[in-house]
Amino acid sequence: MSDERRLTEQGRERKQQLLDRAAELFSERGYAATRIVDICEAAGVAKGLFYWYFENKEAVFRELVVSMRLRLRRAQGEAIDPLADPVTQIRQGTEASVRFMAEHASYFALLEVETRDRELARLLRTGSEVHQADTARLIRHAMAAGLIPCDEDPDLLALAVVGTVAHLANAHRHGRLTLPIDELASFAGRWVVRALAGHDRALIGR
Amino acid sequence: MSDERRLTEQGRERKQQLLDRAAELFSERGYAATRIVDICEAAGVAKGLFYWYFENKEAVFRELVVSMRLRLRRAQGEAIDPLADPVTQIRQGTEASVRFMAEHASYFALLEVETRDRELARLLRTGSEVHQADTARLIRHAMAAGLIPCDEDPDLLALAVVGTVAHLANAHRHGRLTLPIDELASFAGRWVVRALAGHDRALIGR
Amino acid sequence: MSDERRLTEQGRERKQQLLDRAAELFSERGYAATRIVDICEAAGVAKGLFYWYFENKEAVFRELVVSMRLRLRRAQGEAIDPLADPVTQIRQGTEASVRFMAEHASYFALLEVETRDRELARLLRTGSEVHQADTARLIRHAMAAGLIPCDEDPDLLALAVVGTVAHLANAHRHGRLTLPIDELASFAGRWVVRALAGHDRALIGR
Amino acid sequence: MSDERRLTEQGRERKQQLLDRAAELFSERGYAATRIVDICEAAGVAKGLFYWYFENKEAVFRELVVSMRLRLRRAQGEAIDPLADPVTQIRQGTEASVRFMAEHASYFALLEVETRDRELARLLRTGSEVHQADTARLIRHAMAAGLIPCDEDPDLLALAVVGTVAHLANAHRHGRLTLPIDELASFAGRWVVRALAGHDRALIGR
DNA sequence: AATGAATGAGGCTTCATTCAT
DNA sequence: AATGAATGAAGCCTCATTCAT
Repeated sequence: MSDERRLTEQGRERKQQLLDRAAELFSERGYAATRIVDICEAAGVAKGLFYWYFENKEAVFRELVVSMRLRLRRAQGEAIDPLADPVTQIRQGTEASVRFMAEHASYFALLEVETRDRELARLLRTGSEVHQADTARLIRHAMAAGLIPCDEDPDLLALAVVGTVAHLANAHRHGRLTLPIDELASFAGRWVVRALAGHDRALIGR
Repeated sequence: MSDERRLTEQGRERKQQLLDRAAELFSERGYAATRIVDICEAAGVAKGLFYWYFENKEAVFRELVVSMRLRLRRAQGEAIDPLADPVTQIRQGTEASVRFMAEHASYFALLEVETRDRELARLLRTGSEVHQADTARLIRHAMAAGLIPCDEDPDLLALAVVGTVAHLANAHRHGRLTLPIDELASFAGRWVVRALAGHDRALIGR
Repeated sequence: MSDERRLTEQGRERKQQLLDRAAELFSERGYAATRIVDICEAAGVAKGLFYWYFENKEAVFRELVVSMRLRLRRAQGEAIDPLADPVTQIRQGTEASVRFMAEHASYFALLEVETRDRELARLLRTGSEVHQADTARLIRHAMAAGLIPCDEDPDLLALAVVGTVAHLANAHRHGRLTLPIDELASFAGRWVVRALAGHDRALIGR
Repeated sequence: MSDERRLTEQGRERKQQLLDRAAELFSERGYAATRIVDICEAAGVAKGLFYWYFENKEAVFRELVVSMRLRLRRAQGEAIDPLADPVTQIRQGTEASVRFMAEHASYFALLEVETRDRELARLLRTGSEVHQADTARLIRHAMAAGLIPCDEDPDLLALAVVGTVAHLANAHRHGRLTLPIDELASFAGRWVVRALAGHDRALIGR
């Protein structure tokens, strides 16, 4: 299909259906093990229709990755209180990330997908890089404000933060954790802040 | 091929070549996107030979997973000083893990690979569960010894530890990090201990 | 669509647009390699509209072949002076054919198109057979009038005439020739007349 | 398949079988209407084997075109007496071409095949250009030797020669001609020589 | 008349696996 | 041990055609 295909209201809905089903199936079975027919059957349409909305299998994937990236960032932005101190903001961002990623597990599972395609790989990486850069910025603020020690590299710290978040959400998705999502999010926040600040009780909140 | 196949010296070498190439390719492209031909071409042998050494595609994968698991555990064991306190042991185990995983990156990437096969998935999960259980045990010792606060769930803490390790090693593998491996390992140790103990400087001496 | 469809003025124009685009595309890429969408896109209409004007893909093709045949014959008829001698008439017909075929190149390329359909193949053949029969008749007249030697089969001669014409026009269409069309037509006339009228034995050595 | 696949004796035979069947089917039904399965079934092998020997459908076609071009040129070369005068050589070349093209009709039908691919189109054109250039050279010799008049463009004459040959062979292939092949070839020789050597003005009408 | 949506048969191609030598 | 050849199931994608609006 051409990029500029004009879609009617119905068309947009149908496309979204396909995207949703694809996200689910990709995350359940993996990219390679999900067939176009599976997606179409799940959406209740004929095989050929897929190609009315997407150029090919990889294109759906690409579209999912992009939209997911945007939504995560928005969720983080909404969770962060602009008036709070940077450490609190990090905690809020961390909690929001864990919550969002666990809730939209089917989307985020896609990130782990394998790919031979360089372009796609780049796209995937970009996502976490943005996340990491956002975090690094907050960490620098916190250092400048004297809230956390300055003896570690902010980028390295940010990498560890992002890593923890991703891993916890992932474990939750795979059912390795029975914990309610809110408790997991709050645990992640505490963990990250402790690791950043050196000692939570003394420095942060009560 | 039968499991009992007695291999000559040359045979064992050839098999190892195939295993090594398979590990590289699987981790670069993923399981599904790696073809038997790719592995054989990389090893410089004809496609038919693959089945002289392995029963099928999945068998190589299984063999890789198992051997990798063993080696990681051995590396951790060797790094841990049996006479040290539990927190120090966690730090040592963490450092060893990061170092080992980064060094054998192509092997460990396999853990992230998707699979539809339940049996295979179980195998993969078992690996990190063992790692996590080892860590949780140490954490419980540390709590019992009063070295770290008892107000978090040891299993949850262990999960976070494992997650950080995996993510950092992974980032190193993808070249997102220019840090020397030793510094990365040592950073991981500090991060984990701070997060566990609340404040590294105060509690855990040097 | 029904054959009886009464078209408005605009309707006839739209249909002609589709026919023209189809002719161009068929001749450029061949029948099989031309998709309905291509034709519609070239005409700037939606795919569905095609079937308002034509029963199916083959129907356009048929319509093109038939109309082209008629027009060629008319062009030849108009170019031939009914009072001239047969050889001159052949020359005139040849010139007119080359000119017409080169000018309507996109139509005539269709004749070379492959097809599996027997009915369609028959239609295509009929066209050149009529052309050939017309020529053969003139050749017989010329023989009867003693203008050209009688030692060759008139049908075979006609076949060669038609072949030359088609090939030259074709070469012109493919841009293999920079010659102005009028010069090409006149060359074709001379060539054909020489070949028909010449005495090979007399002229060329042994 | 890679270009450098090393084939055993058996392999080369099998490949030739596939090429032969492909040539037959392409010429009978056209390129587009011939399926890979058809070729394989005709050769009595499984569908997948096709791709052991050829990269894809178009690759067979390409290989056929190239081999056919070589063989035609060789046939012409063998038919031409190097000691004869140029006009006789042209006649010999013409006869050989008609005979060869009619005999290997299934190969030459491929030349008329449609294609969307520019590279392929170029390949096809090159074939007739070589043929035409060979002929043009002989014509120039004949002019230099005073055997044929110099008042026409040698390239244009060569084009007409090639066109006649192709058209006659083609008509024979399509069964529009019942003439024995030898008579057809000899007719083509006479026709061409007459057209080249004749003086139209002198012989016909005004 | 015109459009965008939908269908589904069918072709091309891939690739794990097996076979013969 | 090792190779090239062979198989066939299965997936991706195309496209003529039809439908609903």
